[in-house]
Amino acid sequence: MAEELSKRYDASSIEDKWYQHWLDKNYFHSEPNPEKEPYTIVIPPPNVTGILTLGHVLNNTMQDILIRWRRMQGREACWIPGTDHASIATETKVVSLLREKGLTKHEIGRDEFLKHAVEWKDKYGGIIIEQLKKLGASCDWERERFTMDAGYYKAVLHAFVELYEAGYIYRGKRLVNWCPATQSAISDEEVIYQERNSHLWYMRYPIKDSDEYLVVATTRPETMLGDTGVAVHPEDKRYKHLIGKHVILPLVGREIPIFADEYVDKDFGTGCVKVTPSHDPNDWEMGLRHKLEFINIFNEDASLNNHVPGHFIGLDRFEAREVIIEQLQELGLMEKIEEYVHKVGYSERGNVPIEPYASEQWFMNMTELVKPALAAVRDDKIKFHPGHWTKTYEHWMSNIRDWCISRQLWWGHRIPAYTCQECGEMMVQVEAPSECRKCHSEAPKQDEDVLDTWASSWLWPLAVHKWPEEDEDLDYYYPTNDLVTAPDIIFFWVARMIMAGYEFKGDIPFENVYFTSIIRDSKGRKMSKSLGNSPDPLDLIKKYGADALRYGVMLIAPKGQDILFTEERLDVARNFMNKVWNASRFVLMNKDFDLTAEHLNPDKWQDLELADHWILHRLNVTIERVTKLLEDFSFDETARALWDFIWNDFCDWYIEMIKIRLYDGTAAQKQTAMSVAIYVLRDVMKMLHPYAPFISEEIWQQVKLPDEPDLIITSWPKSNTRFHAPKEAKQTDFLKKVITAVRTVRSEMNVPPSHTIKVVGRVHSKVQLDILTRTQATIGKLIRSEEMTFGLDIVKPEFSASAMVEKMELFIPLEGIIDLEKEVQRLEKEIATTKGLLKSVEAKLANKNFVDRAPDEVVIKEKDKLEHYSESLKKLEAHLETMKAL
RNA sequence: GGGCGCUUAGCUCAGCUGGUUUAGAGCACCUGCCUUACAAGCAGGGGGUCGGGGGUUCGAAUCCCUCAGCGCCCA
Repeated sequence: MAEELSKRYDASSIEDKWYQHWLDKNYFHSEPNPEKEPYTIVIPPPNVTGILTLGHVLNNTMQDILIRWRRMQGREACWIPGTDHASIATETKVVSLLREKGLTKHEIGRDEFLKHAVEWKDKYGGIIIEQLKKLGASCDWERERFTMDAGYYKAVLHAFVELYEAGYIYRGKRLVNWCPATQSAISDEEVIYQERNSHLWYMRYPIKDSDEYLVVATTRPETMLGDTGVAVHPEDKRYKHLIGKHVILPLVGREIPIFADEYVDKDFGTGCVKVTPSHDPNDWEMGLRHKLEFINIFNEDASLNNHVPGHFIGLDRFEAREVIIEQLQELGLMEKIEEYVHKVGYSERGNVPIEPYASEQWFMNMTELVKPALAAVRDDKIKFHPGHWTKTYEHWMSNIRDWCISRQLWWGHRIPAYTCQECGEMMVQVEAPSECRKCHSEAPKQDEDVLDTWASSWLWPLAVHKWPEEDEDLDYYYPTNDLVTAPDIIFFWVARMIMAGYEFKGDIPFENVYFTSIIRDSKGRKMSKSLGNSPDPLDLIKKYGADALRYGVMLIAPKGQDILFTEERLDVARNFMNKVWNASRFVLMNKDFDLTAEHLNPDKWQDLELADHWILHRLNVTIERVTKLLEDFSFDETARALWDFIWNDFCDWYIEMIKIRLYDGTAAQKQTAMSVAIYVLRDVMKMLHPYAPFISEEIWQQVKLPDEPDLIITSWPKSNTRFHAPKEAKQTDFLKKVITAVRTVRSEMNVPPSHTIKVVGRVHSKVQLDILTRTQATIGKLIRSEEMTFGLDIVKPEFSASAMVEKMELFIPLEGIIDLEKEVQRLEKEIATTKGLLKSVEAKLANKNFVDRAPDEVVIKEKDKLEHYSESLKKLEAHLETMKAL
């Protein structure tokens, strides 16, 4: 069987096999189990028609790591997957498909449109779910949810009704962020401010009954058609005399008042501000304060409506801008035009500048909802990782404004508000009323709008169960434990889920929130389709394997910082998987017995050697460290800890150190070494499993006992006190230093690898002598020496290179091949280094303040160093003398 | 304008509560090896004084202040 393993690890040959096996065994599925403590994660639901991105890879690998790890720890682990309906994104897509067929949504009507949308969703929906499976995600697929499933839909309406009845949801005419492309209102959070090179136009408004004019500066000349006032600061001496007078609005001829308002910034532009109450949030406020006229000049697509002079009607807002500039110039009313850089709000989805637009919308008053949610994070009931996100959260929550939750779209949860066509009575209720409760006329009409998608996904941790119904699952799994999500949706989603959790269930929705890195390209740019800098994770899986992709992304994801991703950065992960594979292959190739519980019982191990004690000690340390790091959400450090142990400790040292026993040892020696190696390898596979589930399961099957379960449900390893061996660990460190020192000499003296050498060592203590004597065979193998002599009173052989390790002097007789010149140089370099070290220690100890004030142990340490370096220096200088004498 | 974060080897990053030697790892680089697990490998090596300045301290990459640069978020 062992011979069947290939030299190179081929991920593609095993990944699908194991995923299917786990599915067949139903390992991912969870049911409430009072015997076990639940551990729950809800997936941040991706857009139902979306495809997997590297961001999803990052995010979902972390969730899978947590889930697999907790499952192995014996928790009832449940990872609930699903997708959201992405109202505006999906609707935009469907509208453009219809356009290709020459149709508009209004032509075909709401019902027909929804059919198309469902068709689209059915066609592309679920692709991302299949992709997650390729990644190895161990979600409970039986619990998959969609935000427009019947039950979920009802939950959303229920929440709406509850908040309406509590007085938090109201309908009103407000200035909202209007997206002319999708022709819908959007929330403040969906407005993206982008810097733009533009101009500041200085326009002259003639003062009534005067030859004078005043000058207003604006970034949006086209809105002047809706101006109903001009404001100045009340303290501005330049304009005080004009307050109460009127100007004649150019091109329109409207007479509008000049008034004073504190809002005006005296130092901006001319200090005079044109006021367009219907098309600017600040002007809206001023309009209310000063009872100005509100004139809406735009249609819903941001073309000019019939509230403007005839020749402007129908022009697009940007066409109108050009025309107005031109006409003002012709009339001599354009004072000047300055270059100006400012930020323009764009609609996230429509990707056009938003238009502040007065319209009738539904809003949610957040004042009360915020309170418990803010306190929960402040009081650490919910912990953010990394912690600095807490400040961002608090700042936003403390300055929160009412949330515009209605969208002029059809794909989504239709607002459950019904207005009687007869008497105007409005009913807000989950089930459609059959008659007006007041006048009993038939079929009140339902509101046309749907809800913001986030007003459905904020219920996610609750509504994935049967909420608002009493539900066993909800009782068991809620509150959930950890949430892993990208930081850019902290406001959209995380904050609102916390509010919903308290409002509807009176409790936190989760205990921990881990905010991931954002993945960028090597130049630091965000991944985007238009830049083409976003690799397809499925291609990466094909090329590197899912394990390498998972592990690699974890390895390069620094806590709290963005990732600069290039494909080459996955090479190291693939190499690591190959290393794991080959280490396992080595062990399996040398295993010449059928594994039994006996072999894995430390009580039965005979004649453990130093290396065995050392690797078991290191295993202990690694188990504790990895467990601790996972508890801290330190995904990258965990990956590194696994790397260090597997590659450095286990492969580079332990395997090399046991080869002598495997190849030349007695049957008993061989069995001990193999038993320890397999023991360690098994725990390694357990620890590796959350990161690299496929390869670890594959190898586990070769090293598990026949009656043991699959790796995915086996127990997480625990450190074992009987393996605690700091003394042996230290001795092994000494041994490793000796070996490295000799290898360095070999290399620097150009001794060919095939050439065996003699080694003579003048030890510094009997302990050293004992260690070296006991491990002589191992050392010999690792440094290619067949003749070693160690003793307290060794005489340095002539023509030998030398090295020092912990006050021990190593001599390597190289008569005939030694390069005396080179050896002298080597020694001089080492002497220089040692002198440097000595000097800094001497300086410290010469400082009276240091000796007096530093803790005793620190001073003692420095004194030890002093002694150590002086002695080394003396010996090195002696060696140098003998070399020079030759 | 406010907030948050970053600046350590050519590159990407560790270095948590200040005290293991003259700061670590991977990649890249140099030298030598196809040594019966692995050339996606093995052994060895060179390379940074921790963005600038100031301070606290016996002692700072590590704490404080300040300046500069970069990035993100909010207005």
